[in-house]
Amino acid sequence: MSLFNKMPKAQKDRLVSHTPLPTLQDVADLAAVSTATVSRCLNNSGHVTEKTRLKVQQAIKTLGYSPNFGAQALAAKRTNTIGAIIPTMENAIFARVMQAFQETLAENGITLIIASCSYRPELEEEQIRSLVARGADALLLMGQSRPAATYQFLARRNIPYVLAWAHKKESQHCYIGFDNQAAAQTITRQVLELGHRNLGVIVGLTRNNDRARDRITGIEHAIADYGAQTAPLQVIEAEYTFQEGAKALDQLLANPTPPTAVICGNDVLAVGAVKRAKQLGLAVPEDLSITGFADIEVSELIDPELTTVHVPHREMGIAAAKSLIAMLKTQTPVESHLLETRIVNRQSLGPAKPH
Amino acid sequence: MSLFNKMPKAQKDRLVSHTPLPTLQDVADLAAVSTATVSRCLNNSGHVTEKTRLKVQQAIKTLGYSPNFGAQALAAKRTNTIGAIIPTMENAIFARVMQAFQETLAENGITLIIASCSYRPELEEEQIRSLVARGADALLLMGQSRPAATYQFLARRNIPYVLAWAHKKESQHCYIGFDNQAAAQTITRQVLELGHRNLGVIVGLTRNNDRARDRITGIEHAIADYGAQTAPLQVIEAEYTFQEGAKALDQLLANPTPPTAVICGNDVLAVGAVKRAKQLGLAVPEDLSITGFADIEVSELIDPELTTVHVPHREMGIAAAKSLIAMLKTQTPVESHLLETRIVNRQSLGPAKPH
DNA sequence: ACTTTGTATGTAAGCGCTTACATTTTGGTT
DNA sequence: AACCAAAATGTAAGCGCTTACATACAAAGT
Repeated sequence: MSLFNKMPKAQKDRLVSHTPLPTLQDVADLAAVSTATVSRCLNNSGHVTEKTRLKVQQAIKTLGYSPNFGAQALAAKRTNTIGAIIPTMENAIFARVMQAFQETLAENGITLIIASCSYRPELEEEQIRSLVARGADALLLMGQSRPAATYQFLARRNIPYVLAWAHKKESQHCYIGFDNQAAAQTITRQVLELGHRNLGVIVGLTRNNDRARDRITGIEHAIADYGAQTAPLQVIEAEYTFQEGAKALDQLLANPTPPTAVICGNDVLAVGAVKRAKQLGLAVPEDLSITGFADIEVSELIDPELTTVHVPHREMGIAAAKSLIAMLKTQTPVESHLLETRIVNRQSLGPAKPH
Repeated sequence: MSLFNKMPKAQKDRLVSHTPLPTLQDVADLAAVSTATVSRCLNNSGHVTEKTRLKVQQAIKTLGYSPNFGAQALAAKRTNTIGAIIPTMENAIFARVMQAFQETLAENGITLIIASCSYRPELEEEQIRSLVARGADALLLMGQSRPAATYQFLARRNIPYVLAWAHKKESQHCYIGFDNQAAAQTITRQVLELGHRNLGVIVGLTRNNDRARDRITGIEHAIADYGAQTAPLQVIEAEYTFQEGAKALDQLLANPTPPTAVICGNDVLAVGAVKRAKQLGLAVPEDLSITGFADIEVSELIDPELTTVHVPHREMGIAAAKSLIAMLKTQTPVESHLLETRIVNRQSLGPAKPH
């Protein structure tokens, strides 16, 4: 056995039934060049004649060679892998942005690893470490609020990252997103302009979600500007599921003076609320107006169709990918991107009933 | 410079401003043990005293050490990474199965990489190679139909895989899924039993999708058994989007003797069709019955709620993960799993109108 | 005290790449 | 033909781990 172990690799190969995969060395041998040259061909790092390149390509094809990922990562200190951590995969909120993100990365030869954290900060922290440990060269994260230690960790490892789905001016971070507060403020103003004076709010759990907090702020600002709200503003926090949206509406309606319009921090909650309103025999928007946020596909499928804030999902995914790629290439920070949102007027928002 | 390069690493470190990450060796030094011992602690491979383990853990913590992925992969010849290729991420069809799949893998310390292929076989082929090149230890694929060369490729590299979302008896492959044909046959029989004698079918593009083909077969068998269909069966193939489902319904209704019930091969298509039917002023199910397949979340949100075939998303994801983990551990194939589907009777299917 | 046996730890050889530097080749110029 | 810079190619030293095997050590049996 120890004799066997001292044999040169090629000799061993002949003795073992299972054919091992070809290595760079095998390709180099077959093409009669050095491993360095093969490596240069593989990575397009220049300084290779056309003739040599062809020889090498031929050898690669003949052997069915493909590089060993671990070896490549170890030697080159990069994996061409980017990680993304999204709050949830269960509903479609982040599906479009991720699809676009992945497509753009793929065009640049980069693989995406997606992890989800169920809106739980400690799980996100864990996922960040896990993705970095797995060799992610860079990260896409949602929103900004996380412990300073996390950002230090990334800085220490020199891992570029981009924060999507939000935007802050004059921040040290690179944001590729939109202004949650302004968008919420705009749609709220529109609701107020339609005569509603008693609003209800359903948002995600703010403890774990800075976007949700920003949206509440926007709503409050709009109300303050307009000097309108007649009763104390009721804000219900709910997990991002249809069921929770429905339950939250029940709570809102339990009030002696129930709202005539409900602003939801998210389409999933809004769709759940619309569904529930109909079950309760309320006409939307005649008896109750409901608005959403995100403009995911289902908003257009329900009846009535949802009036909501459109966010540029694909644009955001593409911009995030490009920024990350640029940061990886230049090793320098990149400017934030503020994307525009707009209100999509469909059917779930209507004028307040005159008394 | 060449002198510099000949220096031992530790000496270099003192000269360079940027602190490099700690390595296994650093941990070993600090804990005053060998690298082998540290490695054994890291991998729980036994033969380490509690005392030593604690020393090592302390050192790891002090240094903030985390293993280098590439090095680990290279030395151990595994990455603890499993790849999955799903047809699409844009709608929620595969979201739940993937979520459950990922959770189960994570519990076992395995990372998931998801790629999507937009229902295009050549892209799937490419993604398979890419995931394997990236070091995936095993793969999750949807359905079975792909070139023999692809299966040979996986066999050659000794990559275990599991086929989900389908099931075939006496196959060489490991299936973790359900019987598409039987399920389609069952729901079709139910439609026929409600008196419908002129059915229409909307399914995905069969060229790229064996599940869609199986479902058509099931529908045809049900009709043949029942000896019923009065007109030639119209089958429209459509991409899996809501819009395409709507367009397909238009086509079906353009017929001089339009169907009284439409069986859809997929909830996305069905939801699109329901939406369109309502737009056309048809009452569902009074004027037109529509059924789906998959039971994704949106089926319950639309009005009328969709009668559809429930598939056990989470159960499938969990079973697939467990099977793959078992295959990786034992290095032997694993039995297929046949999961049960059931019909969820909601509102979109009703009795045929008496003439 | 002296084996024996079993368990804990150490030693060191790779794993398959990339890349700095060394060497050779090429193709002008003189 | 001799020379030279520039371009192409080769050489070989790691990258940071895992693991087979060697060794040390402890407990138990004589």
